[in-house]
Amino acid sequence: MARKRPWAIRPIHPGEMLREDVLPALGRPKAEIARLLGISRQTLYDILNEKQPVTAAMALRLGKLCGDGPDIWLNLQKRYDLQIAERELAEELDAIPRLAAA
Amino acid sequence: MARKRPWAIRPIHPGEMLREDVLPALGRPKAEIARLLGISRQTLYDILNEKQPVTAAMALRLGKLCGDGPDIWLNLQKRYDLQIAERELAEELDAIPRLAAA
DNA sequence: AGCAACTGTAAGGTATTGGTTGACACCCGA
DNA sequence: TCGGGTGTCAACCAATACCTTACAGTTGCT
Repeated sequence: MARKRPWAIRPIHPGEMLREDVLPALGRPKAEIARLLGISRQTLYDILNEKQPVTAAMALRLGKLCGDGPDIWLNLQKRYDLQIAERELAEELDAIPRLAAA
Repeated sequence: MARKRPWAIRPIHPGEMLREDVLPALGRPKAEIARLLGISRQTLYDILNEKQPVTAAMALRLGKLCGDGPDIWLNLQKRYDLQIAERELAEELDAIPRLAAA
């Protein structure tokens, strides 16, 4: 079972993509990136270390800087949040019944 | 311009959909709905009044109860957040340049 | 050598907010 | 008359997104 989402083997934090693929491709120092994004250097590092999520605002910044839209970043975060939440709500979730329309 | 997202005329809060379409279709008292969702009655009302967002956890609960998955709810919320954030970050956003890959 | 800038991490603060409980006033059906 | 639904308010709590400041270490330039 658990074959609902084939890509859902492991939750992927946006920070991973940023750290592994995007930033190397841009080839600029991280300090400059933070400056350009208009955020603190600390915040950037927190995202890179997957300690902080990519908010809507952050997705807009990233999307602007990288040229791709904000959607990729926010979708990635959404999936990540879902999988995490699904884990720690498991018991509470199957206590919820499925209501049919009247 | 501003013709990137044709559906983006007006941000739609998930609470609107819940209040206008889904709950009426289910035809159960809201107090019961809250109980079934495992959340406080207050929280449900806040969502219905669009004062509180639909979290990942909340999307899972709603998705379970309504039978549709959590994605619809979270996508709706994502779009909403994006449009709101886009508004109040406007100036700050076009200060961000578009970086080309190295 | 010495300055400037980048790296990575940590500590601490602030403001927001998702969610709760408790209470109120009102209406309706058994 | 009692139980339960409705809608809203106030107060609180825990979490957290973001910030500033600071530290020690490397690299590069002049």
